[in-house]
Amino acid sequence: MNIKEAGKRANLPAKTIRYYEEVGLIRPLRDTNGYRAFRPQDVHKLGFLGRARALGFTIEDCRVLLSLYEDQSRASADVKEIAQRHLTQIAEKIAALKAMQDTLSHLVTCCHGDDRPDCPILADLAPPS
Amino acid sequence: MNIKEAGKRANLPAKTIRYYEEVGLIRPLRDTNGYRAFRPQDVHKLGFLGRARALGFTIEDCRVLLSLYEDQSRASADVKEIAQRHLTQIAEKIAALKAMQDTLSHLVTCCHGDDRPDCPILADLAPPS
DNA sequence: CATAGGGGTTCTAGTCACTGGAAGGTCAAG
DNA sequence: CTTGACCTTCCAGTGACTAGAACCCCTATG
Repeated sequence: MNIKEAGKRANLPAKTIRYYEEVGLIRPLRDTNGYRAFRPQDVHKLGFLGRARALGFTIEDCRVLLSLYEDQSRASADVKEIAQRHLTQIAEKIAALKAMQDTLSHLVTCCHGDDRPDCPILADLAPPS
Repeated sequence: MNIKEAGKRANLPAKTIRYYEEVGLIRPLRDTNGYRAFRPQDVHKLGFLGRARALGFTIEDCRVLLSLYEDQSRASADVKEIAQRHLTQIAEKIAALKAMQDTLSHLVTCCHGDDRPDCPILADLAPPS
């Protein structure tokens, strides 16, 4: 199976798949013409990677998760720990974004938004001189 | 005033200030020895930029916001529109992160996290084959 | 006067996970 | 035989810094 077909099945762009190979996440075989030859298990891995990336795991997390996935003697605790660390980071990002959102949405409701220059948004951005 | 002192007052690292000059957000004068010479209004601008960046505005947004800030004949509507667009993007990011959070936190609570291989997290990552 | 330290300068390269584009090889259909 | 859709590699760009190297400047002290 060529790269485009593999991408279609795993729902990933060909460019992304080439990148995943470059960073060593997958190792598809090669046809005699140099084309990548994807086996079903390669496509399966790609699907795994796509899902893990969609959940926000980094490439390095994906590398570890994939190796755990393929390790029949893994401990689920190892997987859980990675997921929990990731959850912590997600929570931090959400908190930071919410803080921005709170501040900004307040300022936006305060701003007339007309053709006059007075603007509480700019007033808030200005440092206390 | 040298760069470090300016950074202290605006609460920004010197490296960041040099970067802001490189992309044209500020234009400090130069001493005869080549050192950047920051005037109070430069520090004021840096404070503005620091605050705007802390609210998540992009550098390009900052550029426009700064020019509006310095334009006494601005229309507050222009400022408000930028802020509202940014708010929309923040909301999208929060929604995406929350979706990840929901999925992952559910999976994490389902995972025993012991030394056995069974793991609902990995099971969820695996594509339906 | 030499030197030590704490400033400053520029430049390059690295971060993260792709993404776009150029230049060129391969293959199946008409 | 040509067209067009594939495929390949390699290089550059994204955003907003950040680390580090190599070098210059200034002041204070022994």
